[in-house]
Amino acid sequence: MEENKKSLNFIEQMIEKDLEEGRHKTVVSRFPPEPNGYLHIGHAKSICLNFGLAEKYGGKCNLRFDDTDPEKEETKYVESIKDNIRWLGFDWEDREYYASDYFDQLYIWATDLIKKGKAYVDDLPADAFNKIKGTPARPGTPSPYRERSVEENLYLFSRMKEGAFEDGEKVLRAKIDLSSPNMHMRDPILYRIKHTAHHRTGSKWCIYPTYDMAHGQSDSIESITHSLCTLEFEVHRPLYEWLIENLEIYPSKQTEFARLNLSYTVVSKRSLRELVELGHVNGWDDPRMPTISGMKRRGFTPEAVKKFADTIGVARRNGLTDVAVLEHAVREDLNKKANRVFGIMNPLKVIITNWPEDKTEMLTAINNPEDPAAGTRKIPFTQEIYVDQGDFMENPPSPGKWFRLGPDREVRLKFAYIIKCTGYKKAEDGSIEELYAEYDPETKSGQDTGRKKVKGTLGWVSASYAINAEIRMYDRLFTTENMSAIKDDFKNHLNPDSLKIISNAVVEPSLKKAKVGDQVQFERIGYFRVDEDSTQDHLIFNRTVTLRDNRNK
RNA sequence: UGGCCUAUGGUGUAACUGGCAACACGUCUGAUUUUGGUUCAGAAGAGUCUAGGUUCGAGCCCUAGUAGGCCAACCA
Repeated sequence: MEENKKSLNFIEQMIEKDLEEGRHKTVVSRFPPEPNGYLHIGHAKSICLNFGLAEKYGGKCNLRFDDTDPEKEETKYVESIKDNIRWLGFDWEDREYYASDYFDQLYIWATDLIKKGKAYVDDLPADAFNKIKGTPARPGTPSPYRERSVEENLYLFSRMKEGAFEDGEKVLRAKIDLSSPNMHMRDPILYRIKHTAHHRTGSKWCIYPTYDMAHGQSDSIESITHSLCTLEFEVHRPLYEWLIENLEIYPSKQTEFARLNLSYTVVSKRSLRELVELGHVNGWDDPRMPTISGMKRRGFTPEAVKKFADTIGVARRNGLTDVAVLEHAVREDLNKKANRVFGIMNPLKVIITNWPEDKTEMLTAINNPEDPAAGTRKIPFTQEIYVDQGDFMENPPSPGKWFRLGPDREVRLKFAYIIKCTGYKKAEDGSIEELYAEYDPETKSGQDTGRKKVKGTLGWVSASYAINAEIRMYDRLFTTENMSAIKDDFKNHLNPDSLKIISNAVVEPSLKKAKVGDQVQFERIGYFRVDEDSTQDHLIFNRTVTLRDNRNK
């Protein structure tokens, strides 16, 4: 019997091999954000990877803040990062760690390296060292301070810690190899002086470990079995391993994978920050932002994001993922979950001339054809209703290509009756002002005698019961597919139509009780989410994504 | 320029690690449909960057080349 086992990605293959060969009994991974900004879709990929792997193999995934640069890090980011991970549905239980928790240990390890003659205090200013450091093609030359005695190094390093020196006056360097073709092995900095308060340790320290000094050691302290990071850290791996070896500590293993690139999207903290600060978007949680909070507000669901992460997989080659994959993931999820309702973006009044002026009939509407448990609701039908302006054409093409309204054309009003357009009124500017129609009493939804078949079905809203709503139509933020290939300023590629606000839309009365966060499908239009700006008497919907549209041919 | 990494339909990933390339998205057909949605059935589309080599046999191994990515921050 063949079971179609889903194929494994290269990391899963490595893990299963490690497990089989007894190198590890379980998986301990970690998600290590630096609390200096907000999480985005790229982080989501990493979160799903790290937590997902731990889940799959019955292991654990820690949350560890990589907070070794007090100049950039803040507590507010810590909170938002935790919120985002929780929203995605992952739980780090009590394993919330901080690299700064390990500062004491890290300091001891630094002195251990000094004692082994593997680290030294260097007085050379940054630019001076960089000058003698050489280039990838040309070896560097040693700093004049490279051969200081262990005692002197130990003394100087302790003086650094005590605050005897100014920022930048001295650094602690690993003593490795000035001629290595890997620049990270040319006596990399382990500790630097920063008289800056840290968001967690306050003013306890004025020297801080660098990423290289802190990251692998933190992994080791937490007994991380598989330390996953993005490709650009590949060149750090020899240093990662050098430190573990020379410190003789638990050998966590670093494995790199390709970061996410999304079409029509920019995913870098720097660029996203610029968009916010220059006001191109309304904050980090603007629904157009690829930040987790932005996507949440837009209407993406955790399930969709996880499904997305799952489908794109993980590999070691840099590519460009089509946003269509993300959009497909939300549609798939929302199709099952979102109730259908009627909303008219650009209302066009239709007067049903043979319907009594004061009559209201309550009709039954199905909430979600994909989910019978979602039940039904009642919607009022009256003489005057709204359909969308886009659903009428004065001179429509043949009925085979145009299923909607036109002079003498018939359509079904969903859950109601079939109507025939008997006339229309034009405004002076040529626009269509209102439509006149006649309904066929024998075509009531559910009780249709079946003598009539129409191809088109329209959504509608009773004019007397309609609720006004603001609809925010979001579209991609950029017009260029591959934003990582552009050479000019990325802001030149902004999509001027990434947000179109429709302030005079009408929606069906059942939406009166809509709450922030509710997600619906406006039939034939797309999926929408009630925005946090929404109030009791001013409903605001964000368009998450349009419906798939096959009307090309 | 020195080194490291990568190279499979339009896009993202597979190929039990040598046995004539699969899945998803997208595209196109048709059916169903009281959403031009969903669902269903089907199609087109790569011979695996190039050139050698090893082998009975290579997308998987070797060599060279080409292309792309990464590295010369007291950022992570």
